[in-house]
Amino acid sequence: MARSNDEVAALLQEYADLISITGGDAFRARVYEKAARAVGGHHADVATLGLKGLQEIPNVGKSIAQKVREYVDSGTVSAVEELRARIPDGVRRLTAIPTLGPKKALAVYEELGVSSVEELADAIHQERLRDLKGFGPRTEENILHGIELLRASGGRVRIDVATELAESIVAVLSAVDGCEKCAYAGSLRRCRETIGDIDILVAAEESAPVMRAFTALPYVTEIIGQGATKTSVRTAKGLDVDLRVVPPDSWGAALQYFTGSKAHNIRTRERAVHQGLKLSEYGLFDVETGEKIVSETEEEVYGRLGLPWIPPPLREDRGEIEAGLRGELPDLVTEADLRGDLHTHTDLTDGLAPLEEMAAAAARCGYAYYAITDHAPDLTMQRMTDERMLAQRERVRELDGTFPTKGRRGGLRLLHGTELNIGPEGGVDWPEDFLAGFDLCVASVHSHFNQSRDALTRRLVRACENPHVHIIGHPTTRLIGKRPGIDADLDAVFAACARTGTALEINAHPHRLDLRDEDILRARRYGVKFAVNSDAHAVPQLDVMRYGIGTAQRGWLTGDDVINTWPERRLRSFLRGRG
DNA sequence: GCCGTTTTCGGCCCGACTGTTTTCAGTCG
Repeated sequence: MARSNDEVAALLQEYADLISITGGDAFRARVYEKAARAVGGHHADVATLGLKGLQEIPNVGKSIAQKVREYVDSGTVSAVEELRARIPDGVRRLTAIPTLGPKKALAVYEELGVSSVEELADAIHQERLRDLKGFGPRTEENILHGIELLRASGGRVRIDVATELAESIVAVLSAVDGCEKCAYAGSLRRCRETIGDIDILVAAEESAPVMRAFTALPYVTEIIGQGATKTSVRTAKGLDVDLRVVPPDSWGAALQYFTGSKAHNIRTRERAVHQGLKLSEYGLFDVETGEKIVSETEEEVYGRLGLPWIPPPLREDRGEIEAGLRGELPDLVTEADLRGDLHTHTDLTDGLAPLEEMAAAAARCGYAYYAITDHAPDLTMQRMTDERMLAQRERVRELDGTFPTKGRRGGLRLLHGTELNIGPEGGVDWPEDFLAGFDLCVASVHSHFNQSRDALTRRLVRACENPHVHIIGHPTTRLIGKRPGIDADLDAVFAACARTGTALEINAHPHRLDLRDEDILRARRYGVKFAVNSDAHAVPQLDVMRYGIGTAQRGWLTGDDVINTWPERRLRSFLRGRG
């Protein structure tokens, strides 16, 4: 079962879609969209809130609060049911097809009775769309193409795939004559866990040379659209890339605009309007005189709106505007703050590299300390034994302090740890006396994902209560795009972590990014500490930390919240406090 | 339907591009 907030958010979003499709008031639809987002991101469970509490959620007024109560009490909302009766769900799903929005979806349904993606493809092949007003041959082509894309990809790719592509494009375009600045913006700059398309921004007096270099990139398979300031292409990686070229003196406003999010931009533009200003990608203008006020840097744009510069990972309209106005934006944790990695493997279990190579690579990262946490015996395929673990410990002690590192004068400090397996009942691999010998224990769920919500919750809470467990590894065990997170009551787990002083991992591997940003935001309210870890099984995987840090930033975390930014003395004291 | 430094009504972000259109609606971000 999902959180009630997620269910209600989905319902409100569906209602907004249905309003749009039925030609209802667009502003009304927008309010439901905004309310859906606000409910989804709200820290308290809406099922426990009364009308008054619900109305404290932004963009939730009396009417929406009543609908939420109606849903919580009865499981349905009559207003939503009425629209559902008029518009089959398949029609709503048509709007997931790129280039096909609510208006066209309604047209094909009303005129042709089309109510699914399959029927729409058939109708096009039977040339039944030809007679519809506003539908021409190009429209048919675009819809068919959109259906293919929808079927092929589901839309989004992992952040590491997008980052690699974006960085290579930025490198090429930066070298073009006349390109003064080039950067990626969009959800990638905001460090979202998956990326729908890449936005590249260039500052140049003349756009043509940059556009030519862009469309000539070897992995461009198709040009979707091309204009003077904007070109969109499809790439061999299944990812669309938009390039926007703006005059150099518009750089700041353009970067702000193309970084988004859409919700954040709406808020900043509203602020501009209230001050008699107009904000667009070309700058911040005085409405009366049309005079441009600022646009060269993001700092100027935010500053003129009465705001401090807001770090991109915060730009989701999750309270960053209000916090900025109060001067209370968090001093976000950065990759440079990291002093160590607390969850890594070697070839003693399922890693690829020996201890010596992993530690040497960690020293090159400039870390002050580094924990080796190979799997424990309950993951039987890893063939761990007490003897092998103790032999590894001996070697770790020998190597301790022998790798020179920027992060510490005396050389890299090695911690000997393990990644325990949290069993179906919440127990772990070894008894207390053996666990006491480790410097650090991460405990993670690796199996029995489909237990009941109660059982999964008890299991994680019991792991937190084990005095030798310091960190819960990849707490939901989700794999992005492959496996949903386990259905535990995370709020109960967060409370247990706060109570027992157990840290939650932010697993930085781009397949996992677990905890995810929204869970971090909730956990943070309980006063929980976090560890951003690579879970590296090979040397190159030590570099995934950037994605974990991006996720931590999206969760508004500071260095103080993240135990592996702490000096070694403070970290060891935290670890001992548990033992 | 929500909201308020324009405060209980009248607004609600802004612009680019496409395709089907002879001046604009739809979609997207």
